[in-house]
Amino acid sequence: MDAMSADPPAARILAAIRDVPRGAVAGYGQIARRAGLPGRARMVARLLAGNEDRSLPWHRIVRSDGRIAFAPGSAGFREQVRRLRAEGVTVDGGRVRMPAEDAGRLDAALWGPDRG
DNA sequence: GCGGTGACTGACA
DNA sequence: CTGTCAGCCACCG
Repeated sequence: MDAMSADPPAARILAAIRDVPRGAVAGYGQIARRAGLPGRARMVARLLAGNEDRSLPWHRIVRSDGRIAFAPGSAGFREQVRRLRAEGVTVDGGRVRMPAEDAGRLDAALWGPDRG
């Protein structure tokens, strides 16, 4: 067995996460779907939980409703909010504030106007 | 095989 | 708006 090759699913998920541009955010399910793994949102979460890659923009991944996945007040929570704000993302009440127009436009700009 | 747990999601009250 | 519930997938003891 080769030790230099990673699991295709995980690799696709990580790739999808890296594709999220600075100043933007994406949902767990959105990333999973983009990786060709619909319904695997929890798998994305598990990957991020065990991730050690510093270059990975993990802070750009939020829940489907725009809320931070970490518990409010926790270290991870504060860190994520800090990083997002540093990229110009508006975070209010532990939730990412984003105009619906930009949200839809962003999704289309990144991965195509399909889906609806 | 089984029940519990988690950086989840959608539907419903 | 909030809270509850069922469904979901991957991992662990």
